[in-house]
Amino acid sequence: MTDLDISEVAHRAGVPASTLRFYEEKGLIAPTGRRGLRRQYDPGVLERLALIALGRTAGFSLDEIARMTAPDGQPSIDRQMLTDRAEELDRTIRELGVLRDSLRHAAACPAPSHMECPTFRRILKAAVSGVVGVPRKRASGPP
Amino acid sequence: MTDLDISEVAHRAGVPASTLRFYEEKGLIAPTGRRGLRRQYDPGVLERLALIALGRTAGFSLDEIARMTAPDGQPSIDRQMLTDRAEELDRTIRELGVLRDSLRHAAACPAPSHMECPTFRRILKAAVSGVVGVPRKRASGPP
DNA sequence: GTGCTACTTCAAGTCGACTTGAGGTCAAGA
DNA sequence: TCTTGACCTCAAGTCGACTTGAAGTAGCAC
Repeated sequence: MTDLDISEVAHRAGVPASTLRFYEEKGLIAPTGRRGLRRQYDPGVLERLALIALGRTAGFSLDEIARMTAPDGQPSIDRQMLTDRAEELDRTIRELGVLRDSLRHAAACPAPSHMECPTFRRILKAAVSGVVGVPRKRASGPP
Repeated sequence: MTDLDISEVAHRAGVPASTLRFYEEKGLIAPTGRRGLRRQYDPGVLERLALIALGRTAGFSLDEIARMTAPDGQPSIDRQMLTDRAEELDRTIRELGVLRDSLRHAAACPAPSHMECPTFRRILKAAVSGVVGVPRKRASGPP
């Protein structure tokens, strides 16, 4: 068998082993067995972890991902849900685009205070009447 | 004076009063005074709240926002930080774009299981070797 | 056979951003 | 004047996604 040790999976997937155990508890992944105490995984788990990461990036919760992917591991995703989420993503993307440009402007803006810059205030005005869903960022800095 | 009652601010900004109190505790906003016990706010607080919302959307934490905006309320944002964040946003935007397209594809894909669709697997493969920062979505559905 | 070390379990802790609950106060309307 | 109800404070709770810590165990090198 070409099963992978948990540490191997952790390394390749770029997540700590504790996360794999956590995902297992949540029913998201499962080891094929144990070597002694140690979990062994089918290499396919990497794909599954990628799917989970993808789902998380798309804004799905772990529970949603668990629900979307059948018990046997085949994604049986509700197509309407996907379409809805794509729409949402599209909105988010547009918002973030405006935001990125705003940040760039703010960084380059010569006004002593951003509040005195008409462009910044305009952006703010647009934001005040538009932003509803606020995406969060995962901590990505050093531990 | 044309100061606004906390309920008025909450209503206009679309946030519960508890959030305003919480933001005050964090040093993000401040009432101009009280009418009896009730907080009164300068209308400018709405702009400030918009700035906070904007910052949150951009992925800044409340603490970062508090640090970025001077005690007197003038944003004195570190320009390098802004540029960095704009870069980050740009990456996120591109990722989300791929993701949106993937979701649309998955929704339309005729394959019985997404895992059997070459396109889906290709996307997954791209995701497995690229995704690092995972943006979170604020719960936006019904309570 | 003996260590070392990386794994194991399980409970509890953390983090950010709020929300909720209990008990209190006060401005305004009947 | 009295009631009402929206505000007040402060502590504690919640939620999602993990992480951490203590105590135990087994595969591998020697």
